[in-house]
Amino acid sequence: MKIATYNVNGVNGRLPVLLRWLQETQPDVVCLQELKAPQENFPLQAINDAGYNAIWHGQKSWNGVAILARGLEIKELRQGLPGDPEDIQSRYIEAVINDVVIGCLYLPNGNPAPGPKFDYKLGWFQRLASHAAGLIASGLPVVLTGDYNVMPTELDVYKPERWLDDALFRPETRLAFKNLVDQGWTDALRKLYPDEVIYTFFDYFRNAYGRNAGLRIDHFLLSPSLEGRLLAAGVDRHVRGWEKTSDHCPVWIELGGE
DNA sequence: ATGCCGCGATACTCGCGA
Repeated sequence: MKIATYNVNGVNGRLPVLLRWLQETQPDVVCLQELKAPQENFPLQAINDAGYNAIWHGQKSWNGVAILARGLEIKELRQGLPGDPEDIQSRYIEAVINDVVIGCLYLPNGNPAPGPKFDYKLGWFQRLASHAAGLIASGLPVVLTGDYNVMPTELDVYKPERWLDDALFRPETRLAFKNLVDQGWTDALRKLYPDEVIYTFFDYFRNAYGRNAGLRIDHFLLSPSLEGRLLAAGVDRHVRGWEKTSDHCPVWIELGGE
């Protein structure tokens, strides 16, 4: 089963790019972030025509997450993380597909830091960790994937010294990610490529893609029962070079049978 | 060192992303 994550940065604005990439790579499951579309403006017909079922949690202007599946039933488990009924931002959606729990997340950016946005990021991280602990305890096979807005280590930043005070790289953020992983999760890309420079995001300006000035912020965390099923993983870097493309690259993993 | 770019909202500019 091939599972991908892709922060599309506007599902309608990027629709031609999304459809081209789906046609080219045909993942079984796709987690999307930053739909930037209200619930009623999700391009379901085009997604269906491309061969995918979908569930999504939209929001006007910002955020928004979706899970797509090709010829597989999607059983939705939840929209939003538990723990804060006041939180109205669409950043989490979860489903069972092929007996695997798929959590699709868009963790808050958190800049400027410090400040209320950074506090929101750390609070959201805490709620994610609480929920993730429950998923681990369930013993089910779980994939937690999406845009974490965290560079876990210096290897994941083209110029770490420039990012020390940034909400994506501050010590508090890296510690929150480490604490989450230490529950027993496996960072899939790092497990297969422990020492390689891997980027999933390139800024639009200063020719970041051309200069390979990237960040690794889109991640796959695998529950213990899935670690042994990880066959392959990668980044579809070339998609970042397309016209009208997102600033993120699609990232994917391949899982074998039980 | 810096949203320099790009998008959406309902604009003629701003908030936001990372």
